[in-house]
Amino acid sequence: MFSIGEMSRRAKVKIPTIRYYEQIGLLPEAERNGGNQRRYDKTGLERLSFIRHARDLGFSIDAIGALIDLQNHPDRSCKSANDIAVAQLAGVRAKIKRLRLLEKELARISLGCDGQGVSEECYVLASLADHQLCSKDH
Amino acid sequence: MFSIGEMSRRAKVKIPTIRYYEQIGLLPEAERNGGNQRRYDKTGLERLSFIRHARDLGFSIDAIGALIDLQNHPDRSCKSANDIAVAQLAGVRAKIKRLRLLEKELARISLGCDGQGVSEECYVLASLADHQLCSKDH
DNA sequence: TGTAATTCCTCTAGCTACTAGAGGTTCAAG
DNA sequence: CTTGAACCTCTAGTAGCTAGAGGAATTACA
Repeated sequence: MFSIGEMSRRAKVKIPTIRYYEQIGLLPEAERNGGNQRRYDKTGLERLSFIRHARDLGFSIDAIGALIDLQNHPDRSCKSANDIAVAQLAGVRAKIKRLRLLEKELARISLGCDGQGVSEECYVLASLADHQLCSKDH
Repeated sequence: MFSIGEMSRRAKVKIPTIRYYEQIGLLPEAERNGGNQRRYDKTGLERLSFIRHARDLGFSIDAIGALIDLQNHPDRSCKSANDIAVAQLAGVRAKIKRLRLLEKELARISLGCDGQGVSEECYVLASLADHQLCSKDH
């Protein structure tokens, strides 16, 4: 049996976060010892690691909840698990696309200013003030 | 003079957001008409558009506050404006890098599952449960 | 000029996913 | 038996808004 501190070290999830996951129902309520402290078994650790890994991949708490639900029903079709992963992938791709546009625009803006002048003539400030100065939509 | 609704339409910023910006001091307190409603002039609109544009480019409220501060002191060096833009660019590039890794991993994971099986053997769920199955760190 | 629709006001609470701290209890080592 | 680390609950704070209640002002139209 692991204490919450053990769990934290092993799964690399902070203690308050573990309690938070329990509070919102992402983790089941932990068993307690005589002194009201949480004790976990291997299953609990695996579940926490699953959550951690999915969070690292950017899945939302809701999505992770749905995935855990599927895990608990091994006989169900895994279509929705795949759907969730595909949606996540699409979201990531959309973010990348948008960030690429921002990157371009920011690079252009900061290149236009050498940091030597005064702010009145600063190209950074001018660009932010006037969207027309942007090369593309973003 | 514009009402808050005019401002909202022109700068494409929602009305509660405008009030929020005023509340946190990003916008100065607006003048009021006889009936206590906010009235803005061209300067106010320009400032709001500046904020909107900077937010679109992902700048934090704090960074925008610093930029506005510079705008209000036209004689100051614009080095810090450029610093802020460069930091923003670096942040965007870091995010892109990380998202690219996630994209790879998610693509691999979702390709491993055709959505036809049952969740017990689902590659999506297995991958999330076991970090070892990942091709790289992320 | 009356009235009805629209816009505006303030205030409070909610969202995501945690994180930090206060004040107090339990555990483990020596 | 004592001491220090680890644990407990509870509240509040983070960013950047967004939504809704309940009421006042403005505007359009007859």
